[in-house]
Amino acid sequence: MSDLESKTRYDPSEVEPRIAQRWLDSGLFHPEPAGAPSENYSIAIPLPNVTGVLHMGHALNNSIQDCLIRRQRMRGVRAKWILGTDHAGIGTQIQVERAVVREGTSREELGREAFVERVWAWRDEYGGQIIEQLKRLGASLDYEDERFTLDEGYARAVQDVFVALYNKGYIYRDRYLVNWDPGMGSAISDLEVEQREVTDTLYYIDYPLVTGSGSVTIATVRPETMLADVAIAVHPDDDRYRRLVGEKAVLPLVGRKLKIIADEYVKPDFGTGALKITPGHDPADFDIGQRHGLPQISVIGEDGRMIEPAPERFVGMTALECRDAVVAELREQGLINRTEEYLHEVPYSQRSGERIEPLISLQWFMRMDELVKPAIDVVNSGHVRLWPENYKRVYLSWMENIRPWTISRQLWWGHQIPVWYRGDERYVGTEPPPGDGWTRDPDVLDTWFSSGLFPFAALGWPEETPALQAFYPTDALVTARDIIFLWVARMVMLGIEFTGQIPFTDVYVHSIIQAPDGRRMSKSLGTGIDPMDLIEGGPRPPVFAQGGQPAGDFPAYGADAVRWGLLAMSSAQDVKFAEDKVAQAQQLTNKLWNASRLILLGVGEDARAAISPRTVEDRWILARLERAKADTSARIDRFDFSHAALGLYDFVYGDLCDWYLELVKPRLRAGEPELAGTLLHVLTQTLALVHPVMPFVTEEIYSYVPGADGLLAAGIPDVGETRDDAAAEAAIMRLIEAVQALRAWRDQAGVRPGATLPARLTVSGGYEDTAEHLQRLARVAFAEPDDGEQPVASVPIQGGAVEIFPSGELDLEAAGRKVAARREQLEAEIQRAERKLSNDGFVAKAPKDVVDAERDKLTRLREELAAL
RNA sequence: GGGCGCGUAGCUCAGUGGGAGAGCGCUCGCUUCACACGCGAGAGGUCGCUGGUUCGAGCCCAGCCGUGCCCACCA
Repeated sequence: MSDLESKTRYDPSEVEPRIAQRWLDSGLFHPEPAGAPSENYSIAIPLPNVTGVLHMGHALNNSIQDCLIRRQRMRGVRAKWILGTDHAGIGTQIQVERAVVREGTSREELGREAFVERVWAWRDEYGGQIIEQLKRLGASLDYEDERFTLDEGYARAVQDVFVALYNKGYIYRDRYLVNWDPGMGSAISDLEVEQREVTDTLYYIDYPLVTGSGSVTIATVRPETMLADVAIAVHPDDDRYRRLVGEKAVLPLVGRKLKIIADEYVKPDFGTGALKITPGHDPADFDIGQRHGLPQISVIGEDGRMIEPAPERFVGMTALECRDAVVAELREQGLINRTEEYLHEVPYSQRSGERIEPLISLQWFMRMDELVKPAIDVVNSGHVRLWPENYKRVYLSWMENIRPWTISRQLWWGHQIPVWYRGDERYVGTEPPPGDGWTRDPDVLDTWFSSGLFPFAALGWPEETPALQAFYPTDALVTARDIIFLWVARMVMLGIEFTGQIPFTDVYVHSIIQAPDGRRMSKSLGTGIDPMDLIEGGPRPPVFAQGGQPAGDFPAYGADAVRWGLLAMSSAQDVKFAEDKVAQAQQLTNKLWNASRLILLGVGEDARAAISPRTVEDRWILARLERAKADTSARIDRFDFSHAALGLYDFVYGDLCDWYLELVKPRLRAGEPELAGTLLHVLTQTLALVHPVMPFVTEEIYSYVPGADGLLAAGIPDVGETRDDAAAEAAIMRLIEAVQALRAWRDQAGVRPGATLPARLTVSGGYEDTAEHLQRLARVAFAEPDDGEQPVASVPIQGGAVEIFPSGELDLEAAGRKVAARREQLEAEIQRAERKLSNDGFVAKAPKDVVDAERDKLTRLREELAAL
C-alpha cells in the first residue's frame, strides 16, 4: 500500500511498461482455439507494414479494436485479435533498394536472389518495431500467434488462390493499357493512382489533310505521344468536321496517314473538337481504338524512353526530351497553331510520386465481374454491415462499376506468380513443373492480393485448423476509409469465394486524424506526430503548438491518455487532432488514481466486498453506475466511441468524484463498515467499465483492491443488477441543485468560503435524507434562532427555499444585488412562459405533456419569485 | 462531371423539433485532511446567409456563400 499512500500523482511512464509485461506474461491474449465462431469473438488487424512504424491512424485504429476485444474478453468470451504484418511489396522493396544504393551497389547488381535475401535480412533487422509499439499502446493482440504475409503457410494459401482463380478463368494474362509507374518500373492498379492538379502547356497542332487542301487542328498536352497516333476522331454531329469523316490526314514528323473517324466520345466544345487517337498511350483512346478496330502503337517503353517505331532520331530520348524535340520540329514546320496554359488533373503514382505513363504491357489481371456479385449481395442484405451506413452506398457504387484488377507487379519482393513458361507452353501450379527448360514468370503479385486473404489465411487456411474453426468468420473489421476498396472489398470477395462465408459481419469506418491546421498528417509536410512522442514524451512540431498548448515537448501523456483522447476525438468524419483531449484524458487517469486512493486507503485492507447500500446516496450511485454501464455498452455496440469515452469521463468526474465521494467522506472517516462494501463494489465495477478504454491505469489500481487476484483484463464478475431508483435519483438531483444554488449565492454575495451561515430550511419536503449533506456541502447550519430573528435572505431551491439569517459573514449589499439579479432573470423567464402559454396554437397543437411541463415550469418560477 | 460531409462559445467539438452544451483557454475565489494534472463560482454564442414548413427550427425543406473528402477516360 505504500505506493498508494505516497503517490499523489499517477505516473503512466512507470506503470504502463510494467503492466504491459504482466499482460504479455499472463498468456491472456492468446486464446486456445475452441468453440464456434458464433460464441467466440475475433478481429483481424489491418495489417501493418512489417517495416512500418506506428502513426496516429494506427493509434486510433488499434485503440478502437482493443476496446472491442477487451470488452468481449472481460465478458468471458474467447476473444482473439489476429495479428499479422504485411510484406508490403513496393514500400519495403523501395526502402531496401535505397539502402543498397547507399552501400554503393544496386538491386540489379545484386541480382534477384541476393536482393530478396537482403530484404529478408532487412525485415529481420528492422521489422517488428511496430509490434513493440502496439504492445506499448496496450493493444491486446495475440502476439503468440503472429503471421507474416510471406510466411511459408501464407504463401501456400496465396498460390492456391491464384491457381484456383486461374483455373476458373478469373485470372488471365493480357496485353492491355495499364498504369505504368516509371518510378517503380512496374504496373500498378487503378486504386494506387491519384489525380493531381498540374499546369501543362496545351499545344494546338495542325495535321495536314491528305488532299492537300487545309488541315485539322488537334489539341494535346503530350505532343510526344503523337508519334503513336493512329487516327483522328470528331463528334459525328459536329458540322465543322462532318465532311472530313472518312478522309485522311498526314501525321506530321512521321508521315503515317490517319483516318478521320466519328465517335460520340469526342466533346465538340472542348479544344478544337478534333481529337488525336493514341491507343498505345491514353486510356480513353485505347477504348476508342478498340471500338474502331484501330492498331495500337507504342512509342514509349517501360523505362520511360522513346522506342521504335518512333522515328529513329527520337529513340532513346526520355519522353520529356522527346516532347521538346517534337515541338521544335513542329515549330520549324509551322505546324504549331498556338499554345496555351492549361490546368488539369493528371494521374500520379501514390507510391513513387511519379507521373503515370499509360502504356500497353503484358500483365496478369483478375476478372472481378463474377466475384463481385455475392459481395454486393451480402452488403445489400445486411449480412455485412457498414458503419456509418453512408459507406454502404460508396462500397456498392464502387463494386457495381468494378473493373479488372491488375495483379502483377514488376518487383522482386513478394509472392512470385506461380506460372512457368517453356517456349509456347505455360504451366500454372503450386509446385514447379516437372521437366527441364521451364522459366518462372518473374512478376510478383500485388500486395493486396495476399492481404485480401488475411482473415482466413492467417488462421491456417487452406488447412482446416482449429484456429480457423474457432475464429473464422471474424466479427468486426475496423479501418479508415482509405482502404475500403483496396482491402475491405477484396476480403469480402475472396472470403466468400474461398470459404463460402463472409469474413466479418461489421465494418466500422473511423475518422482520419488530421493535423490541427486541417491538413493531412504527413511526415514530409511536418504535420505528422509519432504517437510514441505523445505516450512517452517527445518533440511537438510547430503546427501542434497552436490552440493554447505551450511550445516545447509533449509531456509523457501515457498510452491510456492517448487512447481515450483519440477515441473522444473520433467520429464519423475526419477530425483535427486536439491535444486538449489527450490532456483531458491524462487528468482522468489521475482522477481515477486519486479517487481510488481515497477509497482504498479509507476502507482498509480487511474490507468486505459485499454491497450494502444504506443511504440514499448509496442507492443513487448504484443506479448511476448501472446506467453508465448500460450507456457505455450501447454506445460501443453502435461503434460510437467518442460518446462512450466522454460518458465515462462524466461518470467518473461528475457522479463518482464530485458528488458521491464528497457525500460519503464523513462516513468514510467514521469507518462505517457497510460503506466499504459499497465503495469497493463501485470502484471495481468502475475500473472494469473504464478498462477497455484505459487498460493500464485501471489494471494498476485493481492490483491494490483488497481481495482482488488475477488481472482485471481477464474480467471480473458483473454483479450489477438493475438498480433503477427513481426516488434516490430525484432526491440527489434536488440536493445537487440546492448545493449549487447556495454556493452560487454565497459566491455572489461575497461570503467567505470557509464561513458557515446560520440558516433555515423552508420546504414542503424532499430533503429528509439529504438535509445533512446540504448543510455540509453548502456550509450552512440549520437552526431556529432563539431570539426570533428574521432571515435577511432567501435562496430558492426546489420545493421551497433556504433562508439565511444575519451573521458577521454577510455582505448584505452584495446579497441584495444577487437577489435583484435573480429576480430580473426570473421575471424574464416567467414572461416568456406566460407568452408561450397564452399562445392558443401552442396550447391546442403541442403535445399535452409539453404543455403540462410548461405549466409546471411557470408555477415553479412563480414560487421561486415569491420566495425571493 | 457525379457523390458524400462540414460550417454551433476564443480553440477543438457534442447536440437532429419543445427552456443553447463539454473540454481547453479566460475571469473571480479557495493551501476544504484523494487529487493545485485539484476544488468552487462565473463571463463568453443574432447556432454561415436568405427564404419556407410548423403553435414552435441549431435541428426539417429550398436556394445561396464558404470549406473538406471520395469517385470519374474532356484531349
